[in-house]
Amino acid sequence: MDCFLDVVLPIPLERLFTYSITPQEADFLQPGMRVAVPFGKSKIYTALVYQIHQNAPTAYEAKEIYQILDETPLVNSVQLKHWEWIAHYYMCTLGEVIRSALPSAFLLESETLVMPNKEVEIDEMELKDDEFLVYEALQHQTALKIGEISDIVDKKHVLSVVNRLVQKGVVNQKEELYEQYKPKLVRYVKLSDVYDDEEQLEVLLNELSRAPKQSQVVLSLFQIRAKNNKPIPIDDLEKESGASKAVIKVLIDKNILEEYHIRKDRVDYREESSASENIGLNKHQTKALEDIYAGFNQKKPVLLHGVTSSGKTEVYVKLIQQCLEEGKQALYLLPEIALTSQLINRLRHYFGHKVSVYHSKYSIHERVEVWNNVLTKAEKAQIVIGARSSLFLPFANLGLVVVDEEHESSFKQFDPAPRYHARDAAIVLASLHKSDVVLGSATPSIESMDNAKKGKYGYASIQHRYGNVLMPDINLVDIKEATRKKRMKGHFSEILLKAIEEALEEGEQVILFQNRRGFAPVVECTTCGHVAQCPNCDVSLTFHQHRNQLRCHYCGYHMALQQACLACGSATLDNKGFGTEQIQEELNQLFPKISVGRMDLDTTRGKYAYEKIISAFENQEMDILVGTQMVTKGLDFRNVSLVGIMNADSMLNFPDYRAHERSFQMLTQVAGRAGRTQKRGKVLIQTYNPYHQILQQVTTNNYDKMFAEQVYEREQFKYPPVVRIIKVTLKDRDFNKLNEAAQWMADSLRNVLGNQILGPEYPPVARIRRDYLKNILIKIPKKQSLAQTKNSIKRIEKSFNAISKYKSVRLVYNVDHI
DNA sequence: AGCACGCCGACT
DNA sequence: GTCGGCGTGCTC
Repeated sequence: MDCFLDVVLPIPLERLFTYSITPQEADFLQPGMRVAVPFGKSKIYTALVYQIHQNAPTAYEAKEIYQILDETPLVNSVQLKHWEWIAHYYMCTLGEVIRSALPSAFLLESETLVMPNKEVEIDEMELKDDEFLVYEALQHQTALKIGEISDIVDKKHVLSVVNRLVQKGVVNQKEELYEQYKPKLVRYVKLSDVYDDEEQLEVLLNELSRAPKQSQVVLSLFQIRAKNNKPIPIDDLEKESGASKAVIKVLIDKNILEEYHIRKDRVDYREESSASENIGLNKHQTKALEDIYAGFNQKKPVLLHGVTSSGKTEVYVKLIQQCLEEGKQALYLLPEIALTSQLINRLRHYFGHKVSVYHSKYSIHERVEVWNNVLTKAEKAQIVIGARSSLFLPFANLGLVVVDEEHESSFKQFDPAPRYHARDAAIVLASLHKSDVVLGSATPSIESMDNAKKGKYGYASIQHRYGNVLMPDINLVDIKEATRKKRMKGHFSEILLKAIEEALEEGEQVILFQNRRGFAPVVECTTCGHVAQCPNCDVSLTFHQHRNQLRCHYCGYHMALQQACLACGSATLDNKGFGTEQIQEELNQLFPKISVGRMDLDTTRGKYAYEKIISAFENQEMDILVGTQMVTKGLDFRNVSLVGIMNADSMLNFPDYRAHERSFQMLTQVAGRAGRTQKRGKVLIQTYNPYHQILQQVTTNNYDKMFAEQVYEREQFKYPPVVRIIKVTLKDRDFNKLNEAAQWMADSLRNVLGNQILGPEYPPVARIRRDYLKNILIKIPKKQSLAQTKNSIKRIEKSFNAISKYKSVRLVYNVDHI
């Protein structure tokens, strides 16, 4: 009987692809396994098995698969269901979901190798320059990758050269599939079995008596072995004996020592947990816990609204303990920036090695290991703490999902597809697993609070800080007045400077918050006003001091800082705007003796850069920390008594319906960093507009008022949570074509959906990577069927694609756009 | 998405 | 005259 296999490829194509397989393969294969399949002219891709059947395709001849890559499924059926929901809800393909769900190490792609053809006599005179370069390189190497050839001939497109070489019979081509994941091996040593025999051992020791260093190594080995009879890593032996690597190598070469390898987990943590320890909750926390369970009993997600440092983490720990006791897995989701070692260590304190961490700063190898541990339900993956992508792990029996800092907009993936919201996708995942969900925040999103108020979510709150620490004392500083009276020192008001001085005198630390958005430092010519622009995008280049470069935040284009203006040649360039770098600089001048640290995207690039800054600040190696958003998240510094916000207005004036909600959240969160011990913390917010209602609500810590006002505004202007929003972005290299296409699209949408369509309009940055952009906003009332609306949109897309002149225009959907 | 095929400008 | 630019269509 003929058997066939439908697979999903990790590419943005809606369809499944059908391959032919043998009955034996059909018997072996299961949905969720990976297969390598030929696709297109030459490539081999990794695909995911979707279903096995006997219906031969009629329109084409199915190809055979190339290889089966798994012995057991890598992806379970709940995951597949969840991923299909994501693809459907967020209007992308299942392939795109798979691409971002699976660690890239699982998605092998073939690479073309070019090898010399030894059997043919080559007349070197027949070859052109670039052909000769490749030919020559191949005399010394067995094979070259396409990328390497590209380097050799210094060209991007290398195909024609390779094709000519193939034609002349100089080279052959081959497709090679690479396994990217290699287990990490640790080198161990033991004494050769020969010396189990006492006599032989004595002979050996005698022999070695003339080689004191070698003899010392052997003795050290005995010492270590006597202490505990475990395998001995070479590194340990080296340290213990004080001998060099060379000495040990000699012993191995002489077969006295034997080297062997053990596979080691990269993600490893050994320390006894204190999970049995009964953590005490105060009465507020206990009440919250009861309310959470009440919500769980009604099968609802529960919103936990607890002010900053109210001890939400302990409540989560209680919930996780309960979940583990039922033998289920727990997932703790955090926004990327809040995933600090501070929090991880706290969880490990309670749960020890049962905690795994999963996020993008981890290497592909580490991700594979966490994936496999979750898949095999290993003990060390009982609890996963991670960023949004940990939703995709192969949980088999998930009992609890915690979404901490629920309000964070970075839970929504922006680019590439799938543009999913991790909080919402987590709720769906939990319902598939019939598990509990708790959403936690000190400043819940308007959406979640709205759901709680409407009874869709359960609700629990903690309005007191842990240990009866007082809420910080928040004051506004009017810098409009100060600027007018010329009483500002750079970006600092006298009040803020005085407060900094006082804090430093007391030996306390200070955090200064500078929102980067809208305040990128640009270099302007003071003679002609020219500002360097990105050649690919519609933005000014921003100045980066540490590399002395001008950079584009959108496409990464960069150039060295020019000495003279590119437009008029004048050498009077001035650094405008103010970012964290400039604040740091000013502080260095105002307080020469004080150590000032900086935390922003630039200073936290490396894997541990973030941790380094945090621990340096924790250990009080720095007195002042200047930072962006990052300083607001999940950090707990005991010695910080003052938090300064350099300028609150850039946030408030951001042209977006969420600007006010965001400002409230951000300011409340930063303020929460102040005074986490008995002394009451102080917060100073510099602003040009101290009477702004949001600032008033921040200073009085009045979330309810903020919520009520925002809901009212959104009802007036029809924004979420009153409606759902789908943003359609059109992109094209051709400005006129884009405008025409966008207008066509908007008109068609209006025809079907009436006046819920806004636009087309240019986004704030109207050109990115040489593409012009235009947005159309679709507002869908809550009572209207989302699925039907999406169908209408899809139908319009079909007609759109049928218009040949719009072929090159790309469409991007962003459902629940934030 | 990649990639091949096919048609027009600027240069070895 | 070729090289290589990117518009168009296809992938089981």
